[in-house]
Formats: sequence, C-alpha cells, structure tokens
Amino acid sequence: MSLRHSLLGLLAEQPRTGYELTRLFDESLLNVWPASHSQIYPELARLSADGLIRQTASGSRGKKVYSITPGGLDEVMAWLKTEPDHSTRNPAFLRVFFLWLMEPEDAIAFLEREELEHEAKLSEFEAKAELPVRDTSREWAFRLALDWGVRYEREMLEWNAWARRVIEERR
Amino acid sequence: MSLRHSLLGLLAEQPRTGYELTRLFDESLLNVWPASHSQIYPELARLSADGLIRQTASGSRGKKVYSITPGGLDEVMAWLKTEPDHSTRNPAFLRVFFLWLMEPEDAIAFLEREELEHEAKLSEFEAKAELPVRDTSREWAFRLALDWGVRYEREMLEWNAWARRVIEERR
DNA sequence: CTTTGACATGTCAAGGTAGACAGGTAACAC
DNA sequence: GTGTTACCTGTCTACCTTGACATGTCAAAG
Repeated sequence: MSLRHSLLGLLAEQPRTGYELTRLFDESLLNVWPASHSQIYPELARLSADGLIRQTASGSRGKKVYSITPGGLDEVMAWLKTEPDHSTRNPAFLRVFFLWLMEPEDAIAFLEREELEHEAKLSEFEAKAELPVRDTSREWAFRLALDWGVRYEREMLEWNAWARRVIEERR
Repeated sequence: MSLRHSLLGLLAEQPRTGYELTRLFDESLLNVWPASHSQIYPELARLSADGLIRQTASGSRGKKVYSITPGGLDEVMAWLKTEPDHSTRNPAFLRVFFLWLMEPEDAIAFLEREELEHEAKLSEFEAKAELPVRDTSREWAFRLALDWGVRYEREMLEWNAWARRVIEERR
C-alpha cells in the first residue's frame, strides 16, 4: 500500500493537513505516484483509526492538521526496508509498441507531440533544479529525485529524436 | 482503457490465443503495461461480445484463436490518435523521495539493491537487442521500444551511482 | 505407465484508483 | 457589498488490477 506509506512519509517530515498533502502529491509526487484528494482524505481517516497518525490541531475553514505517531514512524521505516515492486505502467509509451500500425506521418506526429510534453516537463524540472537547496536531508532527497527527472526527460528527448530518424529513414 | 487496446494492437498483427497474448504481455509489454491472464480472458470475451474481435479457430486443449475484425482495427487506429495520458506510477522510485528518512547506510543499501535490479534489466534488454531484426514495421517498433529500455536502464544506473556519491559525501 | 511441466482457459473476492458530485469558508479586489 | 478565487473536507460509483482458486489437456522423459 504505497499511498498509505507516502502519506506517512510526508507526515514524518512535519504535521500537515489533507489539503497540503494533496498539493504535495500534485507538485512533487505526481510523477511517481499520483493521488487525488478523494483517495487521500479516506486514507487519512484510516491511518488515524489505526493509530499511525493523529489529528493534533484544527484551524479555520475546517482545517485538520495531522501528525505522525511513533507507531506511524515505525511503519514507514519498516516499509522503506521492504523490497519494492518494480512494476510500472506507462500509457504513453505503450503506444510505441503499436507505432508500426500507424502511417509513418502519424507516427512522426505522435512523436512530435510527445516531444512537446517532455520538453515541458524538462523545463519544469530544470526550473525547480535552479532553486537553491537548503542543507537538509529532506531537500537533498528531493534534489536526487529531481535530478532523475531531468535525466529521464533528456534521455527521452534524445530517444525521441533518434526514433524519428529511424522512421524517416525507413519511409 | 489500455488493456483493451493493447489486446487489439497485438491481434492486429496476427490471430492469437489468450494464452499467447498473456505470454506476450509477460515478455514484452511487461515493462509498460503488465497484465495477467485473469484480466486478459474476460477482456477477450468482452471484445468479442462487442464485435471488435472474433474467435476464428479452435485447437487442442481448448485453445481459442481470436482475430481482429474491421471494427476492431478501426478502434485501435482511433485509439492511437487519441492524446495519451502521461501519468505513471513507480513504486520503487517513490522510495527515493523518502531516502532522507533512512540512515545513510540504509539508503546506500537500498540504492545498491536497486542497482542489481537495473543491471539485470539492462542485461536482459541488451541480450534482446543483439537478436537480428527482420525488416518489418512491427520488428522496428519493437526495436525502438527496446532501445528505450536500454537507455532507461543505463541512465538509471548512472543516476544511481551519482546519488550514492552524494549520500556518501554528505555523511 | 506415470509423473512432471508446459499448455490452455476460466472465475472470484478484495482492494486500489479516477472522476464526478457535494458543500462550506476566508481573503481580496473592485 | 459582491463576486471571484483559493482554501478545505468529504462521499460515492464505476472501473481496473491483483492474487488465489479451479480445472483440464497433451507431450516427453524416465
């Protein structure tokens, strides 16, 4: 159950509200683990019922601040030591397997649209990478992940250019 | 619905049985779209009920061979032109965001285990890439996907080595 | 002959996820 | 004052996915 543990991981850093957690998923975890508020709120309730987090404050607009409990911290730490599963699902890349069904022009058009997506992602990541890094473990871990994002998008763009050349040459 | 369209894409190439489709998912689509037989058989029944595929033969051991219909072919082609969704979910990489929660030794150990996984994948992909490519569109598309796999794993290994250096230096 | 392993097809329950539906609050600009 | 926007929390249904359960066939090795 990765959503559960991601929430615990984010709460291990500091107390947060469901709304803040939702935004964090959108901003930084989106590329590895998308989650919407409709999943997050019920999960927070379950974590709370299981004693892994606790509501420690409330604020205006019905805000509820949750903090991790010692039991919750044990749970994330244990999860971090379990063998991760390496399955991924990539709906965009799936189409590459079926590129041969398309007319060459359509395949090129597809790759060009993909290129735009990856260029946008790359710019986004590079912009984030320019921000200064405070010397905390948390910031460093985030920076490592971000650097992977930059590498991934750059490599994807190179592959894309190469794939297009292959298709052009075969036409 | 990607499973549905992947099945149609594979059947666009040639008639196949559910068992063969299951093996194809295991062998080549595993890294972008895992699917088990328990998903595939019911989906084939649905595709058949919708007239997108048709059982065109049967063999020993209860074997059922399905072929794509003109309607099914239209459906895949249309799907290939729709805007793909770019969400991915990567349970292994998710842990990188929480690397800071681990002791440096544990983080290094985690990255070392990941390295083994990626080295194994890389070898697998490189071995496949050495096989001769017949000059068909299908084989070329498969080759493009495979090449991405090789690039991805190589980049991941480089990132991994770099990330370990960063952690070592901070220790 | 018998056993093992690959071939081959299916169902079912439990759990995860996406997207729509729903409702209320504070800040700020005009 | 009023409208808009961001804040904030929830539910529900339909669908997808996983893993276990279930069943039977054929070929080849011993």
